Amino acid sequence: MQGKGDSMRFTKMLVPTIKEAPKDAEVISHQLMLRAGMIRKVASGIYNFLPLGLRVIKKVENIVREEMNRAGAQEVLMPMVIPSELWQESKRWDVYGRELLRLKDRHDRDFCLGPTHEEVITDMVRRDVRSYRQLPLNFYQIQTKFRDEIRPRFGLMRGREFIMKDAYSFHATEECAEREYKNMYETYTRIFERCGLKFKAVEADTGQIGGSFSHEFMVLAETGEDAIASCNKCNYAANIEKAEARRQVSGVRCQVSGEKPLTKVSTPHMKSVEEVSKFLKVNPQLLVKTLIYDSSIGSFAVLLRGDYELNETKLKKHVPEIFNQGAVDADWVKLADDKTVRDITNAPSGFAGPVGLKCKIIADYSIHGIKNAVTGANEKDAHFINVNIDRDFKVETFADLRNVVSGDNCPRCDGTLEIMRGIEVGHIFKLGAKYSESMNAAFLDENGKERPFIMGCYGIGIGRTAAASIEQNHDKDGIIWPFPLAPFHVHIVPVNVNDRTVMDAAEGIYNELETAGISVLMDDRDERAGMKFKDADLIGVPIRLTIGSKNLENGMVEIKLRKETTPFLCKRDELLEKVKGALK
RNA sequence: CGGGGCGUAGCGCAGCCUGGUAGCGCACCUGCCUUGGGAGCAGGGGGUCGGAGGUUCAAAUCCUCUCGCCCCGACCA
Repeated sequence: MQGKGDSMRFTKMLVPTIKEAPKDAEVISHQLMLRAGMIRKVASGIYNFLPLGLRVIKKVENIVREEMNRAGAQEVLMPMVIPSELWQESKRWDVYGRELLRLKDRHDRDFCLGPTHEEVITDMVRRDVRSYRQLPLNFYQIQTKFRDEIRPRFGLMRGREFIMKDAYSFHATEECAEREYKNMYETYTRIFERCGLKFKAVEADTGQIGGSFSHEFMVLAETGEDAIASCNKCNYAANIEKAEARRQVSGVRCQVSGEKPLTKVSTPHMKSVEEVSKFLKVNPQLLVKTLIYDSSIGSFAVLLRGDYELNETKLKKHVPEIFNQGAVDADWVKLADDKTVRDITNAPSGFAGPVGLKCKIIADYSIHGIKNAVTGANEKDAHFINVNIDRDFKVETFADLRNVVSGDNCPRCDGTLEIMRGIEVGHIFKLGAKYSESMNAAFLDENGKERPFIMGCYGIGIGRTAAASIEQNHDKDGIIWPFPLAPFHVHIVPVNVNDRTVMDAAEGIYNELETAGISVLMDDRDERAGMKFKDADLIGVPIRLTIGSKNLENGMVEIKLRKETTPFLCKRDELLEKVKGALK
């Protein structure tokens, strides 16, 4: 609850509500934030926060701030413009790619806009922290970040400029770092619970930040950009990029015993799995998809059961095995272009197969033990049937390379996975010594020995959390704010501002509530009631009080909760009590 | 980056094909009326038609270039 002086009159506040949302607003949170006068676009992926929008952002920030402080973290503020040297040190200047917006100052020196602050914080800590006695430490900031996204969209959900809480912890030991990871996991759980969100913590890939393991906090919503796999029995849940496929023996491909002779069949213009399986009247499970890939290490082929999808995140990690190289992941993998496909298969795209292929082959476990399969024949308009592993071709290595699908067995228990969608609002990483080593950030341990800091980092998208809340809490008329994020607690609608008794009553209630520390938005506009109701529904303040002359004559005021459909009456004298009760 | 689409008043759009006074709805301003679910009537303001160049007596409209915005993009092996 915010204190006194936090209330507002509609006529004093810029709340430009609109009936029709601009066409480019796709998801509901974007549309409603625009329509409710919370945000306005300045450029692609860059927004102004209007007064109403800022109030919600501040609500989220304060919850995050309170919980981070409670968890023992210290607030700092780092610059948004960062000298390139720091990014050179961590090697990310070259690796991070086009998402990093680079710029030069008047002396022609290189800088970037911070998309994340591992380098800056590591630099800050290495300058002033020397001893294990000063550890552990956890610093956080709430600050604007910039990532030059290829395709900004969905309003605050995927902007280029966005407000983020990012925290970085420093430890003397792995155990200590893991304790803090757990501490942050619990803190994040508290934060999102306080925000009133339905969410799930899932195992995740560490992506460009790097590190040894991580969890994402996902707000469950149909419009979410991420797919997550979740077990219906145990608490296993993971981002689809990371979700492990359990090796399982499937029915169709093992029904056949004995290996039939390899045969070439004509399949004119049949390229896709769907076309080929329909044409040859075989189950797609018996097809082997052969994808030709390029990577930073070299070209190769990937085999996959016909009805599965390749997971490039997993593939990246296994590329070194194909070429018998060290444990370093491939920097990049991508589907080979037509020319490369032709060079390797001697055929146009659509007819690649493992038999007689001039490159190394990695296969998903789903190919293991497959008998009498169908593959491309590396020849235009032809496929092989009755293809068998080892007899007809060799596989360099097997690995888990596919996306899990709904109905897969859980990798941890005998439950079943289901797929749902989520919006990533928080992400925690155990980094280890990745940055402290490359940037030479070290402390002296109790034996006087120099050791790199063990680090963790923890982010929360502030604007995205607000947007996610709208995705979960709205109806056809507008936003339905949960109390903790609501820009105001109470929205007073005097039906007729020209009626003295109505306005006097409204003012009285406004003052009474405000004095009691409840934040109130009073719609004192000289507008028709219908319009004010529409705006109230749109803006979504949890409690609406309607002050009308007829009810007033009977000493009554109407209360309507935004999340309920029907209003009810309350005695004027008991109003404060009732409102306080509803706020709990 | 590749493919597609769109730039005309604050928002949503028509006009463009077939060149000739720049329009409609909402919003905005004034007045009257009205006050429990985006009222009504009357009057009014607001446009470098994204920008530059070209064709033409004449360009929102035709041509060239350019900028911006939006949508889709392994599933083809």
